[in-house]
Amino acid sequence: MNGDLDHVGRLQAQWARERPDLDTSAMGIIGRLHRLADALHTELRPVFEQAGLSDGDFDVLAALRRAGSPFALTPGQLAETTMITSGTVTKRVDRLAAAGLVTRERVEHDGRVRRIALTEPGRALVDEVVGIHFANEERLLAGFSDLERTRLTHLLTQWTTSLGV
Amino acid sequence: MNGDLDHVGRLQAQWARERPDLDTSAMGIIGRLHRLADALHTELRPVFEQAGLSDGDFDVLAALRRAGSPFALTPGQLAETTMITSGTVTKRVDRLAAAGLVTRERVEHDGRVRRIALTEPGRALVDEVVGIHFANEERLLAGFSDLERTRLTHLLTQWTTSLGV
DNA sequence: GGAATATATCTTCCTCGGCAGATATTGTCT
DNA sequence: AGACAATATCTGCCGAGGAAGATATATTCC
Repeated sequence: MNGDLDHVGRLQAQWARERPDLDTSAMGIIGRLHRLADALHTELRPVFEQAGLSDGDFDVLAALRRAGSPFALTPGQLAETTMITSGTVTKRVDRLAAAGLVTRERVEHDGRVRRIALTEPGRALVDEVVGIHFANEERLLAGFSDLERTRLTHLLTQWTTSLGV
Repeated sequence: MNGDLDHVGRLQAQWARERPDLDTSAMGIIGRLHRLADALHTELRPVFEQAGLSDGDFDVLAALRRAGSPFALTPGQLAETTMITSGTVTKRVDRLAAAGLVTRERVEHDGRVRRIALTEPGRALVDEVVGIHFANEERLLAGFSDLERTRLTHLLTQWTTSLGV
């Protein structure tokens, strides 16, 4: 029994038995969304590991690459666009600089600010990895038709917008 | 410009400018799903913190509660149902036992096995918190109509099933 | 019964990320 | 110019979780 349910479906059935007074329907969406995030993360991470990067470090490289030539941002800008704290920026940049993928320089007109810039090997690496990464994402969506993808994109965008993220 | 786009929409626009050779459409789904997971986590966590629990610790209490009377599982079962490693189980149970919410006992017929059981205060706490938690989840879905919720549930279930999670 | 193997849990070590405060620099106001 | 506030980044500490190995117990095979 319950063999035709996915994991979240089984959780809902258990809660329905133990707490029939509660409405578990939201879990059907939010629980599955979290499991998908975990599963997708597990599927996506190996591409970064193959390149010797953590996914957090890739985020920083990607932010610099997306910014366009000359591929440089301040730690504050990196913290904002990647939604991490300044302390985490420092540590990620430490690792990337040690690997020779970025440089950290002072800027002349404001001594408080640093300029984190992709090195040429860093730019080459992120350009290579991002291609593999996007193809990998495409693979994980292969089960959906174009119409289903459109509907899913619309529903998720509606949700991010309503939550303001 | 780009003021009418959400965060992921801006990322896609940046990538389209920098790497027009790549197909970024998958990011429209996977990127938003990850941002939603983060945002939902942020919204859900305070309920657990209010009860003095981390969300990880709540997972363990919830697994015990869902199991039904007498609300007891082995560390191995907890690791399996909550999808964490055995080392993480040990630490979470350590914390919960120190808080008096669970007990950790030997079982008579197999000396390798332990039996993690909710105490009565533990059962009372999880029963209270789970009600608040489900209502909180419901709140985060308030922007969707019943039809949209049904469609979203179906699409996510299709996806979890195809990924085997 | 004893050795080898299997099982279940715990321990140790490591990385990662966040938070709070420290430091350095710039801007403002008098 | 000097004092004070604002800004930008870095440092030190902490907790969470994973991986790999250690420990304890049980089972199997001879």
